[in-house]
Amino acid sequence: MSRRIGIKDVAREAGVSAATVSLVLNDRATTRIPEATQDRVRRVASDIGYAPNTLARGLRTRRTHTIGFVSDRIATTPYAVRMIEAAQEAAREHAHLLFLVSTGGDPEVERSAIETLKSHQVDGFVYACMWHREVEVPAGLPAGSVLLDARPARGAYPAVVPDDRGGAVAAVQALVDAGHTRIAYLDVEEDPLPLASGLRLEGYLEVLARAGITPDAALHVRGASDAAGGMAAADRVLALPPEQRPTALFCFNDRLAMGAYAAARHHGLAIPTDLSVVGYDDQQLIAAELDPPLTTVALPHHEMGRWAVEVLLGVRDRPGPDETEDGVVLMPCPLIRRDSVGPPPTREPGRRRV
Amino acid sequence: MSRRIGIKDVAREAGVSAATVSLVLNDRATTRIPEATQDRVRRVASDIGYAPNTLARGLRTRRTHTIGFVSDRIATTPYAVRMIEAAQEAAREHAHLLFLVSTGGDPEVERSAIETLKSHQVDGFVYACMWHREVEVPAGLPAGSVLLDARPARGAYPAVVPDDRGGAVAAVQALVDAGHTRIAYLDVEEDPLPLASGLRLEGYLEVLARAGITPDAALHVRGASDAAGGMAAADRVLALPPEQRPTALFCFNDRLAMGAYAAARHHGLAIPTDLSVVGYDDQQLIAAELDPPLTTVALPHHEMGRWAVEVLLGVRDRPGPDETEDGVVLMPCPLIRRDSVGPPPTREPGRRRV
DNA sequence: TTGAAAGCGCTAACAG
DNA sequence: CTGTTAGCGCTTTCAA
Repeated sequence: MSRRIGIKDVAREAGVSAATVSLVLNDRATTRIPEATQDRVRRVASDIGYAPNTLARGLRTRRTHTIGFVSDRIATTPYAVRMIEAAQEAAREHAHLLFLVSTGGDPEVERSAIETLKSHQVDGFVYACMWHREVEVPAGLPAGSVLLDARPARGAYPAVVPDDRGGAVAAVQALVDAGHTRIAYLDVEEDPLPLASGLRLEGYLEVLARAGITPDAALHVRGASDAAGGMAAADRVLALPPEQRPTALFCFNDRLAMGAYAAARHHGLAIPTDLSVVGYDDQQLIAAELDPPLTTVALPHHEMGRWAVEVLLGVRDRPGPDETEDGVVLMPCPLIRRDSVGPPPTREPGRRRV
Repeated sequence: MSRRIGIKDVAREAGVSAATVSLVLNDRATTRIPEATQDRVRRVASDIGYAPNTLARGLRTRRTHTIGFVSDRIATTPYAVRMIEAAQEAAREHAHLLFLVSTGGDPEVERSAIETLKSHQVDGFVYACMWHREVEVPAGLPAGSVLLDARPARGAYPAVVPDDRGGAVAAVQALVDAGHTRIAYLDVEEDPLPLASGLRLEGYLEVLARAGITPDAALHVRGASDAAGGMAAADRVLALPPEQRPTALFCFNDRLAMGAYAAARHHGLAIPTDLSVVGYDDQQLIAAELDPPLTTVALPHHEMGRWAVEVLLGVRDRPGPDETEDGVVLMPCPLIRRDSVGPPPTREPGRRRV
């Protein structure tokens, strides 16, 4: 194709200098340029189909209007990807573009990705994890980078993570408010334990304490992080003697809750009449499709993704001290009320076939 | 910070000219430069921490090693995001970076995103949909852009879509091979109907025809694209008189299949003993968690994502005529065999409580 | 074999 | 108010 048309083509055509064109096109008419000239320049520009070359501009201004978004994975947990969508959306609103890189968790890939991104002169970095983790920030990551769904093991970086403790509090409180006193925590069993596991346990215990309920160790069980694990774990607490058996289950995630539904069925327990259940994650595919629809806690992926780039771009105030903990901001996890929570049964639920 | 160190810093330090440094660092030692010099240049470069500026290089060479990936959404259907992951991976393997933009389907956003990407001088575009569609290619999209999970309404573009017809053939054939003759198609009901709906119907009918089975219109039912819709639709065919009732269900997707499982339960039918079921999409969260695990057809998201960027980068041969249809390549959808398919019951399944 | 010089397209001082 | 002059950091003829 022929030579691309540039700023000086516009200049020649409009009978002004390139500098003037630049000023006009960037609304940088500090030193008043006559409206007439401005209009002419703009019209010519659009007439001859001028399109700016961001590369050249970036070379000169040292700002490229690009952001490097590097994350461990992108497709592992289905809805975490909303962080990316939200980040991109926020970037777009501020006229920035997102370079997306997923490293598969490989430190070498990560290192080289960061170098590559730097050589592309990105204006900043978002370093994201697909689930709440503590991370050793890679050496090459510039100061000022923001951490998303991750808290730095060392060093001070703006960071945002879900308020897992708070989410658990909301969930368990809902159960207590409904009248439950025997509430089990179907925790996850993994090595290492995800941060969220302990945080949600804290929230669970906090609510019990506040409600004057003595925690029963038998009601804190663990299972593999899938429906089968949830079924097995639920089975264990549901098999306890009647006076010890829980009337409500707080599950580490929706998949465990899905298994708990199956276990309840096997035990002839109806939800929420005989047993209340609340999950975590608000995975549409599960939570909304279960019968009855599952009350659960949502992870604020969207909000966190947006937060990260807004902080990076400096268009959002850094957190006040009240909303942070160790300098990382805790994004609230809202309780999504559906139909799996009810008052505890007034009498021992009868066994029945379904 | 101080001035960035550039190619001429290396040159000065190594006692050569910038041109020489450029040659060496790009392995463009066409005109033999002594090994000694080369080594010195390279050592100095790494010693003083030289990092190339891709912007400047791109300005000069007109190749930026970037790709614009524009898609309608990114987070709608959970596993479609694998296309992005695969695309990014392929890009990385060829030293390219991906600009990710999701437009929310808004044509105006789309147009402006394409312009922005162009002004960033991307080397090419991938235009992606999150589910198999026919699209009106936006005017600004340069020739040579490749379509992903989309076929162009007009114009010739490299494009890749899943082979929905073929996937359905595999699914229904598995049912026929197991001995079924009364096979229902739980189709989706949506306006407009997704391309996949018709394509899978074709596959379904093709297998029946090949097997000498006369299609029964009563066995082609539609439901909303969720578990409830699947349950209702399955309910309708399962309520047919015994001699007309299907012994196997081919479901438009896994969510419908999930509902079919529930309907089967209500009808006292065990899977796969009394009823065989196959789904589509292979959504881990559903297919693998169902009891019994669901036999289903996988969408080749990963392969398609990779294909798109490899074709764009010219590192993959364009399709031979055999693998295409109207110039768009059909990526095979593999059947994932799990445990929901068995031989038809030898006698009428008895009603029983579970 | 290497260096000098001329830009890629744009912005930013500084004069006029 | 506007044009001239320098580059941003790199690649690439073209000479030497």
